[in-house]
Amino acid sequence: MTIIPPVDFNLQSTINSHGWYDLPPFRTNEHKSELETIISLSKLKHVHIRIREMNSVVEIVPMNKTIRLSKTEKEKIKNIVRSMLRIDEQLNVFYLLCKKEKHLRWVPKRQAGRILRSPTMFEDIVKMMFTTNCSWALTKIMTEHLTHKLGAKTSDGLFSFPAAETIAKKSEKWLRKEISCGYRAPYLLKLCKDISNKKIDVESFRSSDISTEELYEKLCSIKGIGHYAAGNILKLIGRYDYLGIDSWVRKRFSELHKNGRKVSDDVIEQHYNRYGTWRGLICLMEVTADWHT
DNA sequence: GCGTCCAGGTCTACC
DNA sequence: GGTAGACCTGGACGC
Repeated sequence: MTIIPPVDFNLQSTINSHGWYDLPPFRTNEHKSELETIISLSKLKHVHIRIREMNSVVEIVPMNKTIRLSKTEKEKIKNIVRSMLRIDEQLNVFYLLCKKEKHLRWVPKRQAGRILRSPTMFEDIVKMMFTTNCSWALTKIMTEHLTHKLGAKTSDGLFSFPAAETIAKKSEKWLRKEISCGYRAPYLLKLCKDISNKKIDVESFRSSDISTEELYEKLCSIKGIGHYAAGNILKLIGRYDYLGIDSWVRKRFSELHKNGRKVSDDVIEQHYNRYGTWRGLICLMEVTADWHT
């Protein structure tokens, strides 16, 4: 399976855009030039794939050579990969903005700005919930426990990200103990039950045409998702109006713009306001610039 | 090895 | 509307 990406696409920059590549079922190689994950086509069919870029073409290789995929299933996998890698995202205006700023000229040069997302919105929301109020090490532990204990095992020994319905069947006590997600357990359980009972349809968020403010409010109405998490989930939807400020952004901003002096979130917000609807992505590029060098 | 303290966002009760 | 405290875990630190 292959995808012809636009000329401004770069797989390595997309993989390296943020920490998602480090959370299972994602995994990558040393140079972050290839990405593996599991695409769940149904409750019973999970396909372990490797994504790589060869001669300006994105290749998708199923890792289980014996698996049979219909034409429809192959098309579905290709569409999910397009969505994960943000291949159809138009960044021309963003790149023009970056070219005007001396310190951001590296962004179009490295074809950065496409932020890796999970196969599903649900997976993105749960992982974002797991980044709140803890170290990255704990985020990894929680995600590893969730996939290993509730995900489906593929024939080559990897585990898929579990469906909301699977998690919803577990108790809060079980999630606390087995997933190590602590006080997040009731939030996770409520989200999964609401999805199972069709009270909320998070998968529609990526293609929704409601305003960014409304989408932000919808995200904030999910227990366990606050201003930081909602702002960053919006970036994964392709809306960059919110900064999603966390301790890392505060630290990097003070180092980059204030000689290490701490500033309030209002000061950070005001600084990026001049970038309009691209401000969230500009902020992300600034604070992660050294990851790309 | 053990105990203590701290960092990390979000929620809720209270003013 | 603003604020303080609780939530839970891993890691750093001191003993």
